[in-house]
This record gives sequence, C-alpha cells and structure tokens, in this order.
Amino acid sequence: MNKEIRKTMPLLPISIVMQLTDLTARQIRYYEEHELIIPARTEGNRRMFSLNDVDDLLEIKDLLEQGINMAGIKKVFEMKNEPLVTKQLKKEITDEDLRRILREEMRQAQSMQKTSIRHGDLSRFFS
DNA sequence: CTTCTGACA
DNA sequence: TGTCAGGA
Repeated sequence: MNKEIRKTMPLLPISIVMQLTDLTARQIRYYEEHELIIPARTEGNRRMFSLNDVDDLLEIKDLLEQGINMAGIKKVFEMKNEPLVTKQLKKEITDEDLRRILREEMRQAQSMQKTSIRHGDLSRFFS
C-alpha cells in the first residue's frame, strides 16, 4: 500500500515534531532511547520522523498525562502489536476481549507506576 | 542556525 | 526533565 509508505516516510525534523506534539526535544529523544519510536536518520545523523512516529508520540503524550510511566507505556505499545497478529491467526478473540485485555494492561501499568514510586522512596534508606 | 550526544553545578 | 558543552 502506498498509503503505508507515506505514513512511514521520514520527512519531519525534530523542530516540527516538537510543535506538533508539544513535547520537548529532550523527551522525544528520551522516548527514542526507550525504543518507543525509531525515527530514521539523515546522512548528518539528524532525526527524520514519519507521520506514524508523530502519532506514536501523541499517544505517548496521552499516556504520560494519565500518569503512566515508561514501563507502562511500553506494555501498552506491545499490546498494540501482538494482539493484532494473534487476532489474525486465531479468529477467536472478539473486539470485546481485546478491550478487556487492554483495560487489564492499563490497570497493571497504573499499579506498576505506584510500585516504582514506592521503590524510589525505599531506595533512599539504602543510599 | 539547527540538531546531536553525553552529563549533571 | 531541564540545560549546558562541544562538535557536526
């Protein structure tokens, strides 16, 4: 599909993506380190983002505003791919099931954030 | 001038 | 996360 190649075609420099997503360059680069996005590079090592990268970032931004951390976001992104493949192979999973699974993952992501915070507090006593 | 990586007074 | 350095 030419449709896909367009969405994945690297065109945008980080400055544009910053305006489109309201994220700082620091954040965008940070998410790339965590492989939440994988922008292409120019000969000069400049990042070139595709339209898909942009809405992945918008989704990350959404999740972040909901208080979910990297670990949680990674899980949500995994869910975004695996179930799709699984669904094509086993045509038994219904949309409702997917929604249920997604909700469950969201719940776990939320709790993970809390434990992370607790861990951070406890680590102070060991420093 | 814009972006990149690494580092942290 | 912000921000600065030093280089491309």
